[in-house]
Amino acid sequence: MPKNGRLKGGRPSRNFDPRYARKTSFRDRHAGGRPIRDDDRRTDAGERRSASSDGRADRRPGSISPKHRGYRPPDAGGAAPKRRWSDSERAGRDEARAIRNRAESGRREAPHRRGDRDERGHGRRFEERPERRFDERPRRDGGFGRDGRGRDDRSDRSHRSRDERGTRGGYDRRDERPRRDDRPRRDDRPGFERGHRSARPVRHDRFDAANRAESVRAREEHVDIVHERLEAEAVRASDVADVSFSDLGLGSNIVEALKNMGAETPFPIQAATIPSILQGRDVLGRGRTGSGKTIAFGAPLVESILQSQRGGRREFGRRPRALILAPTRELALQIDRTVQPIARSVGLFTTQIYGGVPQARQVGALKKGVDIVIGTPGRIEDLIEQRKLDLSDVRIAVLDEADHMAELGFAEPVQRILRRTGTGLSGGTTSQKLLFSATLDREVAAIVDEFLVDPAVYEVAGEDQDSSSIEHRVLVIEHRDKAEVLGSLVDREGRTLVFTRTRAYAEMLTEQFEDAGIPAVALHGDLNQAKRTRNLHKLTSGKVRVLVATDVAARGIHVDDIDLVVQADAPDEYKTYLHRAGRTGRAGHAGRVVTLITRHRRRRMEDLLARAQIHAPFDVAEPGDDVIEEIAGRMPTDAELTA
DNA sequence: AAAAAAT
Repeated sequence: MPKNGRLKGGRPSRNFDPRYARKTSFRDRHAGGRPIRDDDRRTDAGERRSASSDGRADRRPGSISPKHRGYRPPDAGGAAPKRRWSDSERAGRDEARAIRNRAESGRREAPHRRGDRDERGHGRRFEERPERRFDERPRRDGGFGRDGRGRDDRSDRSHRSRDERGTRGGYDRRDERPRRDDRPRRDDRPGFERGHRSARPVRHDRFDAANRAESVRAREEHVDIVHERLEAEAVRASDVADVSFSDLGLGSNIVEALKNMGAETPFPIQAATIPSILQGRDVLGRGRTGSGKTIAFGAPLVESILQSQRGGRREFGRRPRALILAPTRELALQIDRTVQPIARSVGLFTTQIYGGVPQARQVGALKKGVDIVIGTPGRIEDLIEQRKLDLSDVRIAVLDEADHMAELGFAEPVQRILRRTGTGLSGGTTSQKLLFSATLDREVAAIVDEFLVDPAVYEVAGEDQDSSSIEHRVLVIEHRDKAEVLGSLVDREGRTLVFTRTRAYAEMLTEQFEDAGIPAVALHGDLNQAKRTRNLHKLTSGKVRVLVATDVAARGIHVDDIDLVVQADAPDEYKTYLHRAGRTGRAGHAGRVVTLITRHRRRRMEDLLARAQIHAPFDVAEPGDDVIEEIAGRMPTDAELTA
């Protein structure tokens, strides 16, 4: 049954393939797979329980859905439904918080009760993840690598389970690995692996087939993969030292607009991509975080759209001719802030199309006619479906953070959207595609193979991590010290961005900091869009100096002068590390990244850093240690003293 | 686990 009545009764929808209905259902996305319950609605609607507590953190494991063991109906025990907190409850809350914080962070890391596992004697640790099976992966030979290497690219140095690493000593090159097919399959392997699996939440037997397949894939998403590198033409900064934006082919209005934005001369990635984009080529661009990628595609996109309409009039209700897709609403907004002034300088209009806000304004803008649409996939598909957005005239489509947009869950909507672009262009041509990311690699292969024609691939020479202005540190702490260490890390003058793995923990840490007298705000997908915007603005405007965010803020978001990034939870993927770290050290400023881990995660962290090609000292620390003072900037580091 | 559309 379609989740959306509109689909059932309404117009035909090629856009919504029923096979994906489950994955894209409202329920799955907004209630973690559970049916909506009364208390969900309350927290969604209200946010009334104080700014810092909007209730999501109170969910307990076990109350997943009626199908699951341990499910507690909302009115279990005849208790009255949740209501507003009384004063006495609120008073008790503060006291309870400290305790709960600690307990909760303990639960988080071992949500399935480590004791269970130990009793079974499997000795498997929760840090180990099942690995991808070869035969489950799409095989993609050939592709677009210039050297024509057609090997299976997706497993290069993938994170492997401990038993294998133990025997081989660290990850190694793909070439040294035995063929996967020669080894026993996961299900046939002895107890180790199976023990691990059975120690996972007990629900397997109750899942229907679709759910099970999805959970397998979801776990595989946790595997950190180094994809094969894209062969790219490297541009040297020295090669483009005295090239100007007009030399690259941009018109004077646009050059002027760029100048007003502070972009006097092109950065290397811009010098590389702009001419090719103006030539109409498909382009892949890789440039370090903060290296000016938005202008690298935004400026030539505007120029190109302008040229394509030369002589023509801008009619009312014209269809958009360019589309820029981003993975988060904040990023879409930010791209618009860069592209809009460029577009306006030549009389073109942009509009943002993203979810979480009323459609009316967006639809109104589309009706009047816009030239460039900037947005996120969900709402764009929604409006296409409603016939309020027509992409058939789009002649340039951009994927920002393209590797992320090519990940599971994003790729399908993105592909459906791209298929809608440029279908109305004359001469049988299709839309030009531009893919950009700081970590662009062959993860985008599926998109490239379907949509790009002989793409030009660019990167900037010498952009390794050693040349970066970011200092990386790892603190090895005891789990019980985590809250305290975090508290003292963020109690500082500069702007600090704290990353957590989950929304609930982001919310909890925000509360913890607030309770400790450190003004802090949260940014994550459980907040409504107004609040997300407001909280981010509180950081950019300087109202607060601490932002606690999930990976919604990991990519693309630019905030000036974040000088410390704290990873309260270590990332699972090296790319995530790079993007999170890239929120600091922007435009050559100094920045510092500190990652908190516990002892047993040390090895895994070393592996991840190696994949990211980052060197970082590990320090064992406990509350009060000088190293924490140094990282927070309250005390000079050795390096700073000798400098 | 997070993100991305609203019923």
